[in-house]
Amino acid sequence: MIRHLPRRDSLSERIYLELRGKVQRSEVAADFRFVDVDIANEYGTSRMPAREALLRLANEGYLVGTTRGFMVPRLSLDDIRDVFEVRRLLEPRAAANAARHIDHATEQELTRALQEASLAARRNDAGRMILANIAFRQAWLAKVRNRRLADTIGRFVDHAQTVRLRTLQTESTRTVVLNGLAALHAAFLRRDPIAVNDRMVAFMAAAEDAFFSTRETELADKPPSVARSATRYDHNEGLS
Amino acid sequence: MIRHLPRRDSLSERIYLELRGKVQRSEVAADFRFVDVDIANEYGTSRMPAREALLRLANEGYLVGTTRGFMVPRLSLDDIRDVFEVRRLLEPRAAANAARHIDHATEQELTRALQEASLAARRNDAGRMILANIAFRQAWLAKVRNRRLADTIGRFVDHAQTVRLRTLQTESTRTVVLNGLAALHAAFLRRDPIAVNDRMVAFMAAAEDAFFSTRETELADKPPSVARSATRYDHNEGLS
DNA sequence: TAGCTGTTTTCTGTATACGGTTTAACGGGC
DNA sequence: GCCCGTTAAACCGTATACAGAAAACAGCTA
Repeated sequence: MIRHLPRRDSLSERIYLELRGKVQRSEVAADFRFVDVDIANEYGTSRMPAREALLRLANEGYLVGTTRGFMVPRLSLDDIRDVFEVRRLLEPRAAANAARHIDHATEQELTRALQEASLAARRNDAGRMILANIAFRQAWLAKVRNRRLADTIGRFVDHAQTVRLRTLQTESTRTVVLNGLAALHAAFLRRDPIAVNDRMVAFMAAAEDAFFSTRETELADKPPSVARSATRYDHNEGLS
Repeated sequence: MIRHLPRRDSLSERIYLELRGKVQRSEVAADFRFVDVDIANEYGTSRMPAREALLRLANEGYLVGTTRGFMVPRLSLDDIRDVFEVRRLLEPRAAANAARHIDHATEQELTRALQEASLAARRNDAGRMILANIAFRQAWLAKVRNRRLADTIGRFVDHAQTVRLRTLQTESTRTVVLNGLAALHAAFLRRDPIAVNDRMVAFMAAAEDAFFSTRETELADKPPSVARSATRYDHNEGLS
């Protein structure tokens, strides 16, 4: 038996999964500090499993180690741009591949997630929207045969997820996301890789635009902060 | 001060880098088993730093944990296909982005790596070819501003590297790689993102073809092994 | 000789302990 | 009242020890 990771049911594994879930669902305050000894006490173990879990989360980008505990990373706008760039490159193709392998069960999951998102949008419930979003993505990601590709996407999405909680507070963003999910859903049900690919491209572009425009208005409300560096121009510029 | 990983100069970090280098340069036998206590003795530390380094390597895919020590993963053809798929998606764009930021020093590194590759090809020195290959890629990868993108590529390349040692034994493959590097080199020196993008696309396709065709002949020489499953058809098929 | 079974070895996962370093709090001087 | 040096606490990295599981091995049986 070969395993890529520590024993699937070890203590550190359990703690890792638990903590990762919290971070994924944005259930930790931005300034909360994870400290191994505290976590160890909480789970009734020694420091080591907690420490290993934290180290792994930090290694995967879910947390950053400070000299005083581990915290969820505070992503800059450039960081978000970077994450979006990678997602733009990977997700359309991955979704297209998945479109060929959608079975009935996945179909149902996708539909349920879409309905849930619709409900959340109507009720202006950002938290619920995120959960529906996660469920939708996980449904089709599970059907991507290339596990390396799927896992990479999962990680990148998770990293940006933290930020999206804020942006999904905006109604216009929720509408954009909901429309994108609906279009994707239809394409998935038709098992049409090309349509899925194209709609994912459109979805990512729309999500990115929505994010940065809401951020713009957010920043506009505040007193003009220190001039943001304008040295990053790799993105959104194509190859021209 | 924020750090994404354990203290940059900790024992586990040192061991991690050392071992990763060995794996990257294919300096470990395919059946070699890394055992924490042995490594600890070798480096004059206790088990813990060695263990952490191994765990991290396993987490990043450089090693796989077995119930009896850690080993370099034995990649199946499907695994290789998966790696190539992700690389096809990421590397052209990343290289194009890097093309805009090539400075004089990088130019020299690229040139030196290309010359080294050329020399290795003439001398039929596969090991040297790999090293030149690594140097070339690291030179332009360092100029990719999106660190997430660059790191992801680095990891995926490393995973496939193990296998390439074998394929670079073939002269035709060496020629393909050398030609690809030369074309890329020229495009980089011109700072032409579009040309770099296109040549990287071509390079990846050529490398992939060369790999699988040499593997085909390899397999043809052997007695027909157990029928390989033909269920994987996501790749090399585009979206049609 | 092949297969089964009990024992030993090997390796992992976890617990606990210690030392060093950074941070934050506190108190004295300006 | 504010700044700066000192001190105490927090936290990390590492070392050592132990228990349990899996593989290897040897001996036994057929």
